[in-house]
Amino acid sequence: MTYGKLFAALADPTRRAIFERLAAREQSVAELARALPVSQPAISQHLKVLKEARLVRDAASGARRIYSIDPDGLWPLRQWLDRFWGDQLASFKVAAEREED
Amino acid sequence: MTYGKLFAALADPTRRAIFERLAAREQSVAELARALPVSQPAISQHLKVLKEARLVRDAASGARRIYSIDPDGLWPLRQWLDRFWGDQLASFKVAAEREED
DNA sequence: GACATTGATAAGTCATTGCTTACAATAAGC
DNA sequence: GCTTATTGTAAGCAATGACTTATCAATGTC
Repeated sequence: MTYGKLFAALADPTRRAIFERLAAREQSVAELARALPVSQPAISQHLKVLKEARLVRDAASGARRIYSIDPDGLWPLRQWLDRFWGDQLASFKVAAEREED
Repeated sequence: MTYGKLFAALADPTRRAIFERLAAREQSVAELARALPVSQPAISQHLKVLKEARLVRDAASGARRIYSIDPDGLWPLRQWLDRFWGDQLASFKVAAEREED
């Protein structure tokens, strides 16, 4: 479920572009909208998805809203990845975490 | 593009379940279909997506088709992840390396 | 050869998604 | 105060996605 939102958030190319821009430096919605070939509402909707996946954060700054990447956002992804990184060693890890879906 | 297929493949919970089962041990389509609460065609369709994302492989074995994890399948995911691991997340890496001493 | 098992594909359905334009609310600058 | 800039949300739409049942080709078994 959490993994689902995480992977789904990163599946969209526009959303990955947003994330990568924010990784370079934090910026406002309008700034992202100017840089990417979609409308401002599309950016807001993408940011909402990224925020629900805990990949980005936002902070008010006057009329603007500054978005930045959540430092801990990629940690679950790395955890998931590490479960399969040890080849055959991953077998028991998989069995151990089969509870959650 | 490639990343899109990769993330999209892992976004679906049924597909992750298939991948995790194959990580534990290779098995046939029918075996997956018996274990998971979806029909056999659904399994085949999911396997097609996973295969196009280079996450699984298949080999003929008589009338059956044995699917297994592609050993290199998760490498692009790790590459993508590592692009953002050195920035704001450097503290984790430092902590992990210090722990290995 | 007859029959069952396996697995891919076709066709259809229903929900979700990514986008648009339109609009409302808030803050800034004159 | 009035206008301009910024942002979120609503509504609508075309495309995609995840499933189903039906079907067919290929293999295994008696």
